[in-house]
Amino acid sequence: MKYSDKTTSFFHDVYEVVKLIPKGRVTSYGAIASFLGSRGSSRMVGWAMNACHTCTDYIPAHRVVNRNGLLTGRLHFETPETMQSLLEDEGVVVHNHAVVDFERLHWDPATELL
DNA sequence: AGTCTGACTAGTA
DNA sequence: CTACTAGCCAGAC
Repeated sequence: MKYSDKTTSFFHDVYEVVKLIPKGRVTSYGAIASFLGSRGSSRMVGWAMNACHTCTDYIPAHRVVNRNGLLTGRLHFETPETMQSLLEDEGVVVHNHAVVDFERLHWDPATELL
């Protein structure tokens, strides 16, 4: 990984956290951003996901949704249905591009990663 | 080097 | 309840 630069450490941390998301669970951009210390940096989490395509490591970006549980990032996958398919394959029920029982499946790193 | 944009969120009207 | 605004920070032009 070429993210040794301190300026890109945020991206690296995002990848680390996303890779730690348990199967069948989901989290939000804001939760990750908040866990990394910057609540308002939620956009950077999504930006990191956009850059995950260039990263050699596999990033389960499908487990990261917005605060409403909506699969906003689905259009950035290879196909718009990839994200939902991956989630459903892990046991997450997705309906109308949104995670069902999002609050129950939500995985907050600041709370559950301890 | 300045400006715009973006897979977001919280606050205010 | 919905709509709009501001803040956030790195990358692309």
